[in-house]
Amino acid sequence: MAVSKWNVEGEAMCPRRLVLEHVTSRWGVLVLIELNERPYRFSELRRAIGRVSEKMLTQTLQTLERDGLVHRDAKPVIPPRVDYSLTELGREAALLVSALGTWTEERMDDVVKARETYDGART
Amino acid sequence: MAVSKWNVEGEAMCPRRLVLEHVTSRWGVLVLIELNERPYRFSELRRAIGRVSEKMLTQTLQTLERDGLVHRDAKPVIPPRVDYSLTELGREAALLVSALGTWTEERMDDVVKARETYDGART
DNA sequence: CGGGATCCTCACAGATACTG
DNA sequence: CAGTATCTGTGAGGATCCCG
Repeated sequence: MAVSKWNVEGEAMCPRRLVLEHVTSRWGVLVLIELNERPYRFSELRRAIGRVSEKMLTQTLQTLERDGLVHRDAKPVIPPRVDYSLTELGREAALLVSALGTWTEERMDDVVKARETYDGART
Repeated sequence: MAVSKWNVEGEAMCPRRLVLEHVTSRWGVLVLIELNERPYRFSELRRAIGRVSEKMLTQTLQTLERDGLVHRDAKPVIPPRVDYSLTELGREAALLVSALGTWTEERMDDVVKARETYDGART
């Protein structure tokens, strides 16, 4: 289980940090941002994010489902069809995470400039 | 370089994702939250966060400094004294990240409940 | 005290193959 | 199509030593 990048089944970790880490995990962030737009099917989501292995996407979705942020709707048809969407809790988190994503886009050039200054200052 | 949990010097990565990943990186999140309260000295910050190795804290701070989010003020005294604070850019990011932290605290019990339901549902 | 340089290790994450 | 299972490397991250 656990998609978390660290200390997955961390014992001596306050659970608060754990949730925060699931939400801010590499793929967790991107999944929340995408699902904030609209529901997605598995492969569709995979393509939308890009460069995610099936395994990691599955793990991420399971972790977020377990935390009650993502709703999984598996239809018993052939071929299988599974839709993922956000729960109310997930929408709240997604809003905050998306805000971060937006901020990043807006401030990218400032960051790039800062980097050039920083790198330049050390010959 | 790079504190990021993933793909650190990612080549084929859009820089937008890179910044997002620095900000949402394991220790990056916690550093921003702490520095959002007030400036800290290195060891002080280390204690405030808890369970961070010196190495990781150093790396994280360097990455954030390079991105122009953190200001480093090294006083040339003995023993050395280095103060860290947020830049304007950093404050903006910290606000968003802190919001996530606050949300996590507030919604923790819902998450915990969701987990119990999820785990219970699979015997 | 702040942090650079090394070494080591484990678990994250990818690739592949198989199933319903 | 949507997963699960297994196998493996690679690098994040911790520990330790050292130096200004």
